[in-house]
Amino acid sequence: MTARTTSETARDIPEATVARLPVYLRALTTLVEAGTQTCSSEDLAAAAGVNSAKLRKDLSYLGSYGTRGVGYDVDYLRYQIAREIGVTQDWPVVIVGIGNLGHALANYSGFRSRGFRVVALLDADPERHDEVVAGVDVRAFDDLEQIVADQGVAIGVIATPALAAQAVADRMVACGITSILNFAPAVLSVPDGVDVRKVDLSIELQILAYHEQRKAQSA
Amino acid sequence: MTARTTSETARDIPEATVARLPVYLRALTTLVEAGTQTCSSEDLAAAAGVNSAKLRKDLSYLGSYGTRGVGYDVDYLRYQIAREIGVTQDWPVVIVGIGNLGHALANYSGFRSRGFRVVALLDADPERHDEVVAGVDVRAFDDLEQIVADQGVAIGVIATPALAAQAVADRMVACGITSILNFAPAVLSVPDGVDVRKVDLSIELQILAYHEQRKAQSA
DNA sequence: TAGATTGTTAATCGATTAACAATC
DNA sequence: TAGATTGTTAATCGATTAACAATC
Repeated sequence: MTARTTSETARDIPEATVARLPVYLRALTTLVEAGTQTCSSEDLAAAAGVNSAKLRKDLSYLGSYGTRGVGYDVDYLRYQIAREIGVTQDWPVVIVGIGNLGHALANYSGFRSRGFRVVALLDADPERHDEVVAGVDVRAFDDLEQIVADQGVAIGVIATPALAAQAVADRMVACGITSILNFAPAVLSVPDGVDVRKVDLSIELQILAYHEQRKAQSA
Repeated sequence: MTARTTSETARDIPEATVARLPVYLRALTTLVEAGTQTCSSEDLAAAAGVNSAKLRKDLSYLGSYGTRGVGYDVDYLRYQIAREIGVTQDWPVVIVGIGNLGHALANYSGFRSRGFRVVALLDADPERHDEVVAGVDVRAFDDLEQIVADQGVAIGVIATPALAAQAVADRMVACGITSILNFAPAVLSVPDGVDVRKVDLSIELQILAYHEQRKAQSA
């Protein structure tokens, strides 16, 4: 890590706040689309599904973008949050593993509309190559290094079976990818400096089952 | 909520711990499949990607299932965790919205193998009815009430576009579903007593983008 | 000025971690 | 008994919340 002077130092935003910024961004986008120009912290909090104290505390880490007695300019606040998250620029992304989930991800319009561009779909199975999914050619996994270098890819998505996931992650890291979104049900080990986030469909269901079971017990 | 005597009171397990139990369960299943019979908290923590202090603290909320000086019986601990989560029984689940993501979810083998059974796929589009996905007929959304009543469904999955999600949730709640897993990029409002969990693919990517942007700045 | 609403403070709550006594 | 490892304690850290002074 390089030392920075105070003025350069990005404010340290708590992880819990970072995780909610995209939620606020989406709520603001909805408000913009509805033609709303100004909103209070109460309004925005309701739209985002949090309480207003938490919202104001979260926004306070970014700066002071509201007007006391008035509220927030929806469009301005939306831009500030987008800039803070980093989605005013476009992030090229590769998806590895084009099974059912990979297909769904490739077709997911929410990526493109939120600052992400799927530049390549890779699969180990030669049968899949030259298939076209969501307007993008499926290519050989071995093309990874070339694509990452050419397109400056920093973010990779793993949608392979669990057994392949670690090997894919290793290759990604080796060629310079430093952020991985992992849909495979496997724990990945990566060096320091590489971020991994995990989405596990069945884990979410299990958490619901736990609470459901308790409801049944107390009924 | 009904009052309960002390002996009936289920131990109150912190949410953060509940969210990790499925991770431990998966790690234990992997160990069982590898033929491992005993493991230390250090071993299991490594397999689950947490530190061993956290693991032991988490397990302590469930009871005392290890042996000092020895470790944990893998199979026994796995059963205890599965029982605590509630996945020793089978949970019937309905999925509403059979687009790309709904397809992927319907085909996801991780549901069935972890205590969930997809009993129905519903879609508002009549063109999709009588399609068969993952061996299950796609049926009309209007069949929801019937299916929930017949099969005793408590958990619903929403994979519709954002605009339809709240209406689907309302119908689910009205016919007795008390746990909802929401993949639609929308904030749902539901009455007390109904649990909603949200999986948002683009939010995870945005969190990665935030950190990626900061890495680039400090480089 | 009066009313409204932000941004901040301080108290509270919950989660994490390291250390170690208990005990196999 | 000696070595290993759990289960628990207590300290620390981070997140949430309510209240309100600042200010439009």
